[in-house]
Amino acid sequence: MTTFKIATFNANSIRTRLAQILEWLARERPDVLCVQETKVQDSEFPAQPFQDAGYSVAFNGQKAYAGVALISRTPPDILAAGFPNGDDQPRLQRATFGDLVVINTYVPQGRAPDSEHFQYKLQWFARFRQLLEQQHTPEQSIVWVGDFNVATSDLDVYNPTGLRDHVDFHPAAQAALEQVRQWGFEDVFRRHHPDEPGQFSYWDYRAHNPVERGVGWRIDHIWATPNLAERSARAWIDVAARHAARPSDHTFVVAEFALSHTPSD
DNA sequence: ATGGTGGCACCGCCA
Repeated sequence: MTTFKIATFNANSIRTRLAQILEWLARERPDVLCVQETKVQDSEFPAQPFQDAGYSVAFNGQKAYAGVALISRTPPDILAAGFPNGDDQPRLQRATFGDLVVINTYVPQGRAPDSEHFQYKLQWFARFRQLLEQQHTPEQSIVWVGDFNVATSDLDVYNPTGLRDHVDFHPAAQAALEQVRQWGFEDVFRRHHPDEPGQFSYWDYRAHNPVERGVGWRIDHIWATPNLAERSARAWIDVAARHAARPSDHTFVVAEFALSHTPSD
């Protein structure tokens, strides 16, 4: 038996957060780190520092907004970016390591419930479920991580009543994500922390001392298919990692799985 | 707080 360790982090600019990420990688040595909101086009992605740290990195980005990166101790056997029918923004990566599938997503935020962007978000989840139906099965060992831009229960936001109409807590967004969950995923963090409130991965920049005041959200997730979720050993949110010189508005979410073998062996 | 901050673009947009 060996441990497979995976983490997710919305960097809000991978160039601004580069030192923080490298420091975290050196300390935690995960097998895979999935990053969202890299905010850099591929030609300017800082790949060398990750390679120098002993990691392989696959990136799909653009100027200014969105963008995803998948950092791993061994290169994936298979890499796929985006939906089969094409994407207008880089938000999705799938990587295969042996029989293990890692999916990294930066789900559209949605801006406002009455906007076309919110409809795009709901559609995004529907397209993602379609992709799963067409190219995967729940019997596979799949770990799906990233910024889902949805808090799934009242425990996952600081003010469930006041935030009901927010695009990241809206019933329609929760229902759209629920459709994906029902395909065959379990929330690995919740499996290990049932009914535990105040476990947040994101805090609004615009609030004052939001971490100290508990004004947060849990929208960054690690979900897994059943046979993988059963083998999860622990999961946690590294709140302390946010206390850096230039913190992102998100922090690292981490999980460990006990597997018979991992690609990093 | 019908406000607040931060990152990147370009002369606002996105979160």
